[in-house]
Amino acid sequence: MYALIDCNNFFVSCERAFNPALRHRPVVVLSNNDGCVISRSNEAKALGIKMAVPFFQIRELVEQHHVAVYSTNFTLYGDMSDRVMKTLSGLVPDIEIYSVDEAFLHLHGIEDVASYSNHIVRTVTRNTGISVSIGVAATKTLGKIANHFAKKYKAYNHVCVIDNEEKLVKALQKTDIGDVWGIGRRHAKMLEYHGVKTAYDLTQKSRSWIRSKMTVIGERTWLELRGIACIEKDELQAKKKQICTSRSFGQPITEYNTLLESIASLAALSVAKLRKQKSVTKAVYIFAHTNRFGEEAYKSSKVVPLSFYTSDTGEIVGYCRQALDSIYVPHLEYKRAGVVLIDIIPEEYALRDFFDEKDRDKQQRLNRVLDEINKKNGRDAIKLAIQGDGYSKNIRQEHLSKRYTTNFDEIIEIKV
DNA sequence: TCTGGGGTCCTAGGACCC
DNA sequence: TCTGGGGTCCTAGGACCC
Repeated sequence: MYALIDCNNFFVSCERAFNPALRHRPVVVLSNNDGCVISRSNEAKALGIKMAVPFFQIRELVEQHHVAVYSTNFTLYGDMSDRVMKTLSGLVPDIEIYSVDEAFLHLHGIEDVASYSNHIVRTVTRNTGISVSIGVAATKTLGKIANHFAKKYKAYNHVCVIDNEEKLVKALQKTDIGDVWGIGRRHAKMLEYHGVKTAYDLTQKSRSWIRSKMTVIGERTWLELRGIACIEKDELQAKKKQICTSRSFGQPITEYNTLLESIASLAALSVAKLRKQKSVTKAVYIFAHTNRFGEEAYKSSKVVPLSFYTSDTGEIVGYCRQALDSIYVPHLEYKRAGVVLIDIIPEEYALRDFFDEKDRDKQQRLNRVLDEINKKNGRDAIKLAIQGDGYSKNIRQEHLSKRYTTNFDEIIEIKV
């Protein structure tokens, strides 16, 4: 049996954990630049605030109903996520972290799955202040469906187990096709056109029909819904094959130097992620776009092949600078930029190149020290001079909460 | 005035090779 | 009359996830 455990309205729950006054109030958390809504409390959902809606479109509603608004605070959410995952690891040995707020648990050998799931829910909530829901079933896709029910119906009390044929059929019949994990908007529309309205309808179609309409990916979903597990463990846990860091700017960038500082900072973040997963790269892709909603949207990008595999910040930033020089157009208002590392392999596969004259060991030691200092003292404690102020002054964050759990100056104060 | 960010996989089609 | 065929690699675009 697989369990999918998932934090309820995760980012909002993180804000609430440190600010009890937010309980029972509508709360939303915004994306980078305070652009779109990315997390909503149940009260905010009840007001009709949709996921991913641009903030400026709901401004009136927010004022009218005194909705509490927060800018995204990834330092806080990342740390809270770690706490939840650590608690889970202590309860179930076999866990796959799927996203910042979700994990699959393998429940083999556990006799009373339902009561153990209840125990997990209580423990996580007590240890972290974050409430969670669990769905248990024969496959991961069915676990997702069970989790849906656990959240949707209060009577389940955060835990839903699908463990017999009767429950399975009922659950499939009650699940809209668009709510199935792996079926997006386009496929849902196509399937509805062909009379497939629920998850149950999908399981009644032939395997070859699904294959021809939705490729092997759809076929896999079909199998999973019929109780045949085929989403492997490695698939969810593998090292990243691409690492991307990109940002939209609240304040567009025109100056070359400002854009260079931003690109250098985005590159430094990407390379830090690369080192964290113990990999190296041999190609970098950079891009800079103007406003995609404007009339004359302009996109430029460049792939830069590197001479040797590396994970050195300075070296990669140097290549990015060259690439930027060749694509930068004066007077344009750049609204979004990013640095993507492509052609990534684990560092142990990168053989020493005979023609490579750099002292890679020394470089590696230097980067390791850099990472340690930044881990302890905050992301930009040490950075390259070329990064300057980065993109920080071009980003809007008007509703930022404190980094309660990771920064001593911002720790919560209790007055007695 | 305002419109997120970070990933994965699959397929089709072009370039190129023998 | 009759203009091969198969393989590989790369890229762009589509679809999906949270």
